Amino acid sequence: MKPEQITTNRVFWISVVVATPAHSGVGGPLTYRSELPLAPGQLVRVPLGRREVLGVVWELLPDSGGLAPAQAKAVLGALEGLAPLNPTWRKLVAFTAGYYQRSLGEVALAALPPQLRELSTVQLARRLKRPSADTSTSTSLRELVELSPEQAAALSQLATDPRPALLFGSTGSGKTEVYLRATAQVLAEDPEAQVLVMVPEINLTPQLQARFEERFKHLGRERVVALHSGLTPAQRLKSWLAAHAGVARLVLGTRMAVLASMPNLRLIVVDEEHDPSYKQQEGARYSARDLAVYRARLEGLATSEAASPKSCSVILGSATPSLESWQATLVGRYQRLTMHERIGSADQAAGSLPTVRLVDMNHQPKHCTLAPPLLAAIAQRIARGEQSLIFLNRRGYAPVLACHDCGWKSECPHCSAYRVFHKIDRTLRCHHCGFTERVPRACPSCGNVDIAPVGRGTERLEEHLAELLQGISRPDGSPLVIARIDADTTRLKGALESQLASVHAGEVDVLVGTQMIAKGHDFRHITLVAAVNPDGALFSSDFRAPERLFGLLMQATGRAGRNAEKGAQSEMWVQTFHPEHPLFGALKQHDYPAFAAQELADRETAGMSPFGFSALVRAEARSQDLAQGFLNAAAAAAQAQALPGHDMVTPYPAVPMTIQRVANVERAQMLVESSSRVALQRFLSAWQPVMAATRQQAEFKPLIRWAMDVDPLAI
DNA sequence: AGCACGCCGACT
DNA sequence: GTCGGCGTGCTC
Repeated sequence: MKPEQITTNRVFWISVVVATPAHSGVGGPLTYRSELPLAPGQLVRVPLGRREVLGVVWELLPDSGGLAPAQAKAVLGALEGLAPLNPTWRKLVAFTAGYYQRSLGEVALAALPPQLRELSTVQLARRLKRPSADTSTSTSLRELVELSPEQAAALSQLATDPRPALLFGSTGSGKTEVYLRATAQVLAEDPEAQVLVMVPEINLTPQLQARFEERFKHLGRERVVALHSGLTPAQRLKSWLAAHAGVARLVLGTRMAVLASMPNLRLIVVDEEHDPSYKQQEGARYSARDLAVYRARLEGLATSEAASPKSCSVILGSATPSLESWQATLVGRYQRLTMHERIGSADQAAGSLPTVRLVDMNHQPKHCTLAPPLLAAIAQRIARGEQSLIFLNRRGYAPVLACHDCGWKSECPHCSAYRVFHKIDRTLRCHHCGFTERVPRACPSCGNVDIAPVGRGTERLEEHLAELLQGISRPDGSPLVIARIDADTTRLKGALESQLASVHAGEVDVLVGTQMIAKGHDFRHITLVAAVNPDGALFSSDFRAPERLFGLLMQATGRAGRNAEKGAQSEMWVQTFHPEHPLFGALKQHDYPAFAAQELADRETAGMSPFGFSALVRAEARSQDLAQGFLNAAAAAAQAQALPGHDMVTPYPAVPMTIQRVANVERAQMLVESSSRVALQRFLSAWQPVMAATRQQAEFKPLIRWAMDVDPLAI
């Protein structure tokens, strides 16, 4: 019997969200017809143009709305066996789409595992049927280490104060143990409860996952899942399904996990909450940290109507919090839980932080990369059999290759940027569009064979160090080993792990690298950390650069001397032309609050976050004039129409982006500021259709795309 | 975003 | 003569 023979004539109207971007003209939900009653939150396959796509049922409609009934197409089918996404999830998606100015469908579909889009109903049914959760509960709870007084205090505070918590504690102060205990508490109280733990980088998930798995293995292996972009599509689907079904009690993930479906979410932990990678940098540019705070509130509200009211807590952890979170604790919006101590050793020396040494580069030989005193200190460590770690935030050999005769420079033909000289494979690589060429033998412009690298990247620093340290040997007389870790040496899967392992094993004396080695890795034998050239961040146009530098340097000091006996002699060296800068003063004292106070005062004067709010509108076109012209025209239209909130919002003229051209596309941006988050929000929402209308004007037809970035990381 | 339609340059 | 470049328009 064919399905249509058993269906009634009854027709249901529903709105469905599909993955169409906000700038496409069909940003909102689309109206479909269904023969079967469907529930909001259900996943459905629907026809869209000539394609068949996955959508989420958003609302049940009384009729076809404004749409002529004949224009509505019929839903092709629902993904059976999958519980509808709950109202809280849908509210979270709606908020995210509204706040970050994207379409509902873009946010909703991006939050689902990609494989769900390809799976047929039959395949899905098979996945769902698969035997889940070995419920083997090994009851052997391991003896737990005793908590420090600060940890105990933090936990009891967490249990009583419902506000979002900022767990402020340096590397080694035992934040992770607090996360673990808080998680255990929540899971023990409610047999259904789920916990979400987020970390900034995929690199950091395996370590944390191991620790959480070990602690919660009594729940059964399937109860702890990971959710990040490093998983295979099948693993990601599996984890997502486990979270959605409530089988997974603990989800560990990167920023994408904040939008995972977790019907019984009771605690969210955001580790290293200041980390910029919580801000998504393409598609819907949301801040996973901010959404975590919002989601926790939403989860609490959603269940307060239920018989037994439940709440969801949120813990943000950092040694150098974002100024936004810090300010929130100052005004009492968040509670602050402080942990000063370095734990893990009874030894007094272990508690002391490394000495910070500033090298005034004004008093060093001209153009030297490494100041002689620093070099001597490194040599001394090698002789003592200790390790050193040298930071330089620039990979490659030299940032630019130049001809001294005619002034030719290694510009990228497709971007307004220089291509970086990579000596190892003798290539010029554009770090923006990836365009790569062999290094020319002679200057392509004048034929001069004398073309030379200018400036220094990690690759060249490594080479330079090898020359400078020639003749220095280890205590046992064996030759020293210099290693480098950056995006180029860790491209292969597993490369980072094996390189880190050799550092841990003591095979390496000097480690050169970019900031990727500052994060999360605990190097016990390193007693010297040096930042070679951090000055760029002091006077950057990027207003968050000082904050990031301070965080990076603090984190780096945390790398040094976690070994008990060496702690007292550990040193952090900073080479700078501005040793009097207050940032370094605070760093010397390891005093984040002092740094924050001074930085917040600056921000307040300038009306910047967290005292003011901003958004960037970006446009891309074949010509810079067109991109800027579009933005300026759209701003003029907004002003002319007196959009809601316009009187409290300041749009600035469009300017080229810092990297003006990437892969032959010209990019422009416009800054929009307001002292009121609400006014900015209302203005942007109203502006969206005005932008779409501006785009329809004949002169702006060739525009490629435009998009908004709310609460941008950098301007 | 996809995807198709449509109109102009160098190739089997 | 076609293959294919991407400009333009549409998706309930």
